[in-house]
Amino acid sequence: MDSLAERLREAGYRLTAPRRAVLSVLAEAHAHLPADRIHELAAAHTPEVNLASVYRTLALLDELGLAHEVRLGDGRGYWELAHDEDTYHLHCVRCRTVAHHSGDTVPRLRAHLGEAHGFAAESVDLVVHGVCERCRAGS
Amino acid sequence: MDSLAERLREAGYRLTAPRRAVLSVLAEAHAHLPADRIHELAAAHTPEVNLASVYRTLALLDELGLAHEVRLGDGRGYWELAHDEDTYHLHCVRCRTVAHHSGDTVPRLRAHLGEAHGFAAESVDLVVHGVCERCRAGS
DNA sequence: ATCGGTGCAAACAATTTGCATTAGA
DNA sequence: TCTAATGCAAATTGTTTGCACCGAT
Repeated sequence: MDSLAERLREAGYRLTAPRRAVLSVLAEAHAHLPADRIHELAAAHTPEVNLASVYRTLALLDELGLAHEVRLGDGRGYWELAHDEDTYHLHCVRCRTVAHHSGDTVPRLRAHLGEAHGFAAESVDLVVHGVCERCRAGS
Repeated sequence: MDSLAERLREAGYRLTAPRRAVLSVLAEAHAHLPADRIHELAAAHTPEVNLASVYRTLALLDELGLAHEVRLGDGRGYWELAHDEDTYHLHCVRCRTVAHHSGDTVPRLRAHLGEAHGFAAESVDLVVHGVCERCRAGS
């Protein structure tokens, strides 16, 4: 979280209140957050943060590879701090949580596409929608 | 394409001009099409088709499992006639084409998530962004 | 003859942008 | 100080909806 602020500075960007607020919200988040929710939470830390600034900050973080957006199928984007490229998402349609998962699926896929089909994979968007273990047990 | 029209009838829906037009466009499409493009093409067949009807028809086809939407990362949805559940998409960021692909990746993933993590996968959204073979050769 | 489906235009939701002002370096 | 970044409000984009009329069954 603080190192991320550092990264912004190093990249030549100013460390402003809205940017600190957004970083802080993302760092503390235990979930994937849509922009308006980030805005709400950031406003607690730092009043007067504007939603437009939240969007601008998120776009910047994305560009720097510090955060990224996940699409779950409803219209909006959900944000989180960046993590390993080969991590994918398990979206429980029951409790609406999103879990991370990594395994050999994505690396294998990359390798296969490259070797067998000449397709150079740059990024892989993988979201599995289903019902998580807890929800299956609970009903 | 004609069998699809039949499916609509069987499901109790009326076979109207806009619906025929949309089905026809999707059936002839050699690419994934956004709603506004479908609208343009449909208007060639059948003038006066309204964009709203295109959306309504697409929603209906989706509900019946006859067509579905792919998200490529820009804001909009791209539509195609339905195909095998385990087929995924290769999106070339250079020439912007979308190719289909199926292999054991998705079935394996489903199986693994179920067995090892108790996660019951319902649908898998997998889009690989990268550069296709032709584009790699051509530059 | 019905009532499901359409066209049209207005409503929407998420995100983006123009511009005068503010504040980080 | 000087220019990047902000707040605000208006604009855009993709999609949805209310309603009076129309046409497939």
